[in-house]
Amino acid sequence: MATIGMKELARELKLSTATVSKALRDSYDISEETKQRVLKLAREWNYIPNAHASSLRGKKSKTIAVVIPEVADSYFAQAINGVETVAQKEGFHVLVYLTHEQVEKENLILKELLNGRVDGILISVTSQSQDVTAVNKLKQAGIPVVFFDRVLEGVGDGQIITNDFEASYKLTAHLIEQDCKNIAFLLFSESLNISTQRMNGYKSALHQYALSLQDKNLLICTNQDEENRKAIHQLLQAESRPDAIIASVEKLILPTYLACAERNLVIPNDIKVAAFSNLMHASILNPAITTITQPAFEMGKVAAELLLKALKGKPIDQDESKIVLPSILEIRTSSKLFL
Amino acid sequence: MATIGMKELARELKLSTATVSKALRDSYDISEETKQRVLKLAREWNYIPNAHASSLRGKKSKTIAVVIPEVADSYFAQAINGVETVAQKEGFHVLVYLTHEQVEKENLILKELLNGRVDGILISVTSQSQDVTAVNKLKQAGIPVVFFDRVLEGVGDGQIITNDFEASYKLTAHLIEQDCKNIAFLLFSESLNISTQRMNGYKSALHQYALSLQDKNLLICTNQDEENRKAIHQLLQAESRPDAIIASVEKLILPTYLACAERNLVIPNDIKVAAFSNLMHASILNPAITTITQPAFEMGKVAAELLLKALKGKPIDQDESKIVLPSILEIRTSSKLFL
DNA sequence: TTGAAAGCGCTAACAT
DNA sequence: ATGTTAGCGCTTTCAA
Repeated sequence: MATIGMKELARELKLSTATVSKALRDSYDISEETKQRVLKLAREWNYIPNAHASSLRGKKSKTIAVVIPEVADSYFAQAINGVETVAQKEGFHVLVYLTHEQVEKENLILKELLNGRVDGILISVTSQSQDVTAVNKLKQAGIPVVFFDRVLEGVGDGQIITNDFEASYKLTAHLIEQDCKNIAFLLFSESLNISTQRMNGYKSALHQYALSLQDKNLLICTNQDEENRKAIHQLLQAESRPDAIIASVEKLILPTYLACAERNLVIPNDIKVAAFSNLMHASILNPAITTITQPAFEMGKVAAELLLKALKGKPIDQDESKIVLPSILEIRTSSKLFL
Repeated sequence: MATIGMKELARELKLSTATVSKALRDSYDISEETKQRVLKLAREWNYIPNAHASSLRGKKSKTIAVVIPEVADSYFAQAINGVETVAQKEGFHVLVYLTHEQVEKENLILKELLNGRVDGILISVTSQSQDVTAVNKLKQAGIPVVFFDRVLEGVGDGQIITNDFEASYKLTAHLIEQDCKNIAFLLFSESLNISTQRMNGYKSALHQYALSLQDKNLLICTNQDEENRKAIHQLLQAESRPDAIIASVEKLILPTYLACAERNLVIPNDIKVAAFSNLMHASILNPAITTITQPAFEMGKVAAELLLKALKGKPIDQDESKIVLPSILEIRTSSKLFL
């Protein structure tokens, strides 16, 4: 089954492939009549240009990569949706790479992407990423990189983030106003930008309300749900157990709720809980959980738009290269004064 | 900034590009010494082969496409994870395309994929898909297609599904045994394979237990959450309102819970609820929801493995081309006799 | 307005 | 064991 190529079209129409090529790309110096003839046959024969040939020739692949830790998280699922929506509209293809939260994998992936497979990259780094050289090499190779949510500072062509510090401050303040005096903060990694921003917002609120920061209330979690549950369980047994928990990542909601249940602590009566999360089912959890919700879809969309703008060679202004979208504090039962 | 290509390596080593190419692919007829020299320099210079050139030349892109309705659903998020894991291990790249539940988009995407951009395709069709011609064209073009979860019958090179009929039967029987006599069934589309399978399991159980099937208890939902909530609300007002609801898709859990709350119906006392869902947070919903859980990650993994096998030219046996993985019925509070 | 020819970077058949 | 050459399918000068 012979695939239809320009050669076949050209032969049938008694034209050269050059003319066919130009006609298809609507070049100025082809007669209207010829254009029509070419277009007609191409449609009839269902001609589809070979992607690799054009990419090789034109040094453009019409493809972008999205590099993320996982998809099994509402945030990234929604963000991909945003990215894909924009990409599809603009005729771009989307390659998805998962780092599974491992820096080494991330580096391998970024290295391979130097080969021209993609025109640009959207990335949300692993919780361990700090090394900036891979991104710089991409820049040198002329491949723009836009960060979203989990960013690396000082590199790349742009970053789309949320007001993590502020949101975290607001959330912490809210809990304090519900009479919490001993708030625990669960985080993923100390090196991750969003983690520290969120932690700083928390610390800042404590300080503002003249509450002391206790080291034991900062719990650094891992990628293992089971371990986390145990660690939280542990945290809840301490003499002066916390009267509130902030989970700075969606992943930590489940172990938190489970640990509370194990300890027979009723949320929010015995302990209040809140989380950074895009969980669609936040309102029907037991109890409905107070969240900081990020505009995930929008972030994906904006990130893709910025990247595509860069790919079109348009200059990225200073004030465009760092876009901060607001998260929303949604207060629900889990942080209410009483059930 | 000149990219390093084989030409550069060859020049430096005073070899031909052919030799370099062979050395890099570890060909038999290159001396060990030369191989080492080439590999060494390639590493030093960070040589990365141009993906499009090899693809064009070799008619192989080392890329597969995953075509799905959405990612914002636990099932697909987990399935992608499975696919990506296998692909990464085998050095394949993964293009993700979202159909947004629109057949036209699906067809456009499949049509474009005829152009050699990918070697093979994994797909879960939209709720409206029935036309089989696009898939057949791909087959003609030598591009294998493997379906997962939402399949089209009679085409493609394989399908990975779950025992939907059986699972649904079991779930319905379970509800009947909890004394439910008036069970509503919410579905997405009547044409979708999984929908009908699940509906048939439900019908079959009713029949088995000598319960009559009532038309008003079959509610066909749309893609609009708001509309669905209203429709369910409506359903719950009927004279003889159902004493149980089966949501045959995860998406319908939220509107169901919300509608019950609006009607002041306590689950499971006033009405029982169960759903097909991979929700990680099923156990902490209010109340914890009884689910049929599909092995989503595994399905993605197996689907990718089957596709890659086909890509390696290995024959797909008859009994391999249709793989049925078992779903799990997880009984939780939402379907308990009493709270 | 159209066509001839070169070449994107790599690979494989066929010399040498 | 290494090199020469042709060509994957398309685009783009440049010439006709």
